[in-house]
Amino acid sequence: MRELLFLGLLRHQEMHGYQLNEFIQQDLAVCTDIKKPTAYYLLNKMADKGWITQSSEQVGNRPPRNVYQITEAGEAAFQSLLRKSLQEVNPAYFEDDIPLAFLDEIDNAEAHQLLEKRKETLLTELTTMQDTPTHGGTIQWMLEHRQRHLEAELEWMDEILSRLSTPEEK
Amino acid sequence: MRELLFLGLLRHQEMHGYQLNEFIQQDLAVCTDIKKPTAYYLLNKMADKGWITQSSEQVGNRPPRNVYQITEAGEAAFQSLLRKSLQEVNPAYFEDDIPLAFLDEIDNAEAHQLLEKRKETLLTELTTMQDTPTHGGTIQWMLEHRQRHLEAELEWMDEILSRLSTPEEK
DNA sequence: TGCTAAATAGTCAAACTTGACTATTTAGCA
DNA sequence: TGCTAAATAGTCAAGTTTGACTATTTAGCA
Repeated sequence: MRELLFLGLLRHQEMHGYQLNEFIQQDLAVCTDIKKPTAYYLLNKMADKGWITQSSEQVGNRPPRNVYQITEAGEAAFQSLLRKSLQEVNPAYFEDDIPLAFLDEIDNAEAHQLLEKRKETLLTELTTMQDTPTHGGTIQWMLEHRQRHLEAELEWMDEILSRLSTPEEK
Repeated sequence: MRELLFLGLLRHQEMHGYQLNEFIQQDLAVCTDIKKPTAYYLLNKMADKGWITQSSEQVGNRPPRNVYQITEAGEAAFQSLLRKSLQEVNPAYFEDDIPLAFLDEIDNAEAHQLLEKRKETLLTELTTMQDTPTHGGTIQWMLEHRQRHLEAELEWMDEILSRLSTPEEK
């Protein structure tokens, strides 16, 4: 999936490593969280597979940097991966649910307090997102998706909190 | 977070490796996806930290197996991890959004077809979940959360599909 | 001009994860 | 009883990910 992302970006325009990393951290933070060394690792792997080529480029008297460019094989891989991934579902795992399973080990007041904190974080995130200017293009879809998800999470938090207040029948 | 899970389970009752793995794969598949070797790796790490103890147990003439038991240090870690994780938010990443960014590379009819397939998978999952008998206890909360999430995803798919049909204004 | 902070461009060792494999025991049934 | 399939209980090497580190260039300003 990350390979599809790289191919898609390089397809649009060739880039060097740092540039790719910037873009992923700044604009794609909502959908993935690829760290720098992982990105270089993946780029190397794709180069080995022949999907992209690396070439050294020198600008001014800056140290040379690697520029990555998609190949024909890479374009074919892109087309295939795109179709494959569009029809698939990768379930998202909600690790935040794990601690909920042990909620009965904590007294009600404290649990409330802790979860209120969690809720506040979610709320802040949502507000920040709503205040962020519209990003336009396809990235907008990702942001909108994330926003919907955050709204659903907040409702879920409220439901949990109210169940905590009103202990359910046994 | 996975360590919290293990501690919470072992706290309830000591278990051997296989048993833990069974439980995680069968009952906790909705919230995590720890593979067998990862589980053993984590158990070893926790033993090194002194959170749990390993002891060999023989039943009948089966080969001996490792039984894991939580220690006092483990109990302390559990209490601390539980509080920490209850108030935190770990954002879920929606990798499925990545291919959506390249939807304009595919013609509308094919895109529709591919995404319908994705939607169908989601729908099947939701139906299966609704047909599954109530699991009771705290695990029920995870299932309910996942169900809500799936419903939100289906709405999102419908939104995307309708936008594809009615290309937006530029 | 000299100095520091930030941006640029990566690398490396260590930690983590997993597919594939091993090996024994028990259950089912021909 | 003998044979096979499934359950039990892990291990290992190979692949993946990351925190921390290196090293140079440019920008800002005292």
